[in-house]
Amino acid sequence: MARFSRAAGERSGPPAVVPVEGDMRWTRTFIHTLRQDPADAEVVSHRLMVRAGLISKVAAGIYNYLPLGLRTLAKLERIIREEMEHAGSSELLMPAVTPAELWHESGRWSQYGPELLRLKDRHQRDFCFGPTHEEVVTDIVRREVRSYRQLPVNLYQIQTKFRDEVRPRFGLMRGREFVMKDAYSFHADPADLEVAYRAMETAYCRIFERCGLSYVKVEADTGNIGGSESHEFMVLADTGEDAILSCSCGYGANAEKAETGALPEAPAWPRQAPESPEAVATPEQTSVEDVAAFLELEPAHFIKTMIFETDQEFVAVLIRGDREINEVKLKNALGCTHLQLASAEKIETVTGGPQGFSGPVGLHDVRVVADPTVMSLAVTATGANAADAHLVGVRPGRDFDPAVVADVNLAVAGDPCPRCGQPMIEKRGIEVGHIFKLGTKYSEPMRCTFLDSEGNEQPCIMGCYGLGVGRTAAAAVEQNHDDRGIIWPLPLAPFEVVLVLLNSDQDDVVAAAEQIYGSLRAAGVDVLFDDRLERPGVKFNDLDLIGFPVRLVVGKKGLASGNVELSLRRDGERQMIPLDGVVQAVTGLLAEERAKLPS
RNA sequence: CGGGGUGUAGCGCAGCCUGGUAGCGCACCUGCCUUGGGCGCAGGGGGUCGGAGGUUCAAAUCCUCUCGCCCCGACCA
Repeated sequence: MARFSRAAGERSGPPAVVPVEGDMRWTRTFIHTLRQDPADAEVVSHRLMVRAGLISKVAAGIYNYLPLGLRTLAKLERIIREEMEHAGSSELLMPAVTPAELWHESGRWSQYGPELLRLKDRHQRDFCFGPTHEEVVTDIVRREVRSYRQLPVNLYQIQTKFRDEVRPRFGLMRGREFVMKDAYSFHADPADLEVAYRAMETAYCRIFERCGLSYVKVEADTGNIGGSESHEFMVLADTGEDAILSCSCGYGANAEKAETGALPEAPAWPRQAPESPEAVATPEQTSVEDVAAFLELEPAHFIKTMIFETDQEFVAVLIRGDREINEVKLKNALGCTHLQLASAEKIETVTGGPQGFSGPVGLHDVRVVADPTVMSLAVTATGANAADAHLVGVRPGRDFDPAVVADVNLAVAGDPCPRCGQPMIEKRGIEVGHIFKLGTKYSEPMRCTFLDSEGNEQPCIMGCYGLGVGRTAAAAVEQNHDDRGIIWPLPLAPFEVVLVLLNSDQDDVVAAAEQIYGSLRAAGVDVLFDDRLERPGVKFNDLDLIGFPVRLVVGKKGLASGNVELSLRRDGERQMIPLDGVVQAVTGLLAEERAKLPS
């Protein structure tokens, strides 16, 4: 059965080439496992995917998808395509190499840093290898759409992207070249975008559920776009690069974005605080903890003052002494694209005092940003902008007046949930999907407009929806493995069933295995026939490493009593099946396993 | 971008400090043997030691440059 062959008319481009069912025996395909761990693999998924012969490295962050690995990708892509089509998106394929002009139009040619791989053609014209395709898709739509009657438009592609990451690592989890599903929608009004956004949200949930992955959907940072809504889909794994804060009430957010409920107030001052700011000597006490201990106060009594440098200015950022600053929130509050801590020299220039003794009182020529936790302090202590001195008795609002009051507080595990106030917990996750309400960020500068029912020209309101294909496969491994190897969830396994021939020198055993292989294929079972002339130990170890969900062993011992052995990779429990019941047992087991997941 | 490390057979590594004709394990080839968890024995093939330059009678080894790869840091006043 042509489970993987493409339906007539179904379009797709590389790397979506779907393997066509041929003779699926090990010796006729290309499967090569490694006995030893690759030297450069740090994380489980990278190590196992290389060892199992799913991928191999070509250059830093650039991989071959070998036949087994490609089968997994193809299965995942098939699920993605089904759900995207179901959600009303149409597949197309845009070029990987795109002209600089489009990127100039959106302004991203200059905004994007070295992550954008730039190329020149023989005429010295600028191009780049697309890291994402907002510009290109907006160009497509603006050429055709004139009227609100032509909206909405919803397009997706599955394509190879390139981002020249500073530090590619973790195999497919953070490669430079990677396969991604990206979708874009265009709408006449926000309500219509909302409909598409929710449809995508549902589609993503279904995709990860159908893959058998344990994931969470969390609120995410919207970056410099502002105001819009954004959600990330995280596959839960201890090795995940992102921290997620979540609450039993259902609230969940990327730590970059997470808010908190009301934080516990700072303890009362242990003694009478001075009426007006009073300088006290704090020789060589630079950290809040040290100064607090030195002055016999709590860190929460302090204002921590950090000097940042943005692409346009210096800012002094105030946070309560027991808290940390969330730089992503700060970036959003400032509306800047670059942000970094100022150097010690620059701090001196800006505040007049050395690093470690900064405070908001008497600062001029810099904007002061204060977190609400600072403004709610009645009386505080902070740096005096002079060496070895702090001020006590500082009253926010009286002794200094911040230009901006904004939430720049970094939420941590144990903080109260913004919705219900219960303490939040922290988990780690791998970001596998990210959906966005873009608004008019691209449609406006690129003049992707339509005429509304009153004849007014308006920019399209856009959404974009990304899903890392390779990363999802890696996340599946990260989440499903043991010390022997991968334990593929059934929907993503390169083959659902592996049929193992032992004693390949004995004609009757070979004949029995061949006969079973034939009837399994006739029954449409997704089976690989391990017909190698290897010792059993070698075979079993390879199969455990690759992680085929269902294993069927044909050997002379079982055959002597007319049986073959059936087991699941997950638990390894073996059951003997009479020869004439093999197909039924396998198809029954597969049906049982499939029933556990949505389809 | 900074700091560190590394590059020797397909893979994993030793040799380098103290220059003197390149080694181990796995894999591979041949034969015998063996076949339900990475067998055994015997024989064999395979490397311009990342590249360029230099020092030297002699360089994998010392020096300089270069390229690739890996790790750490992007750290809180």
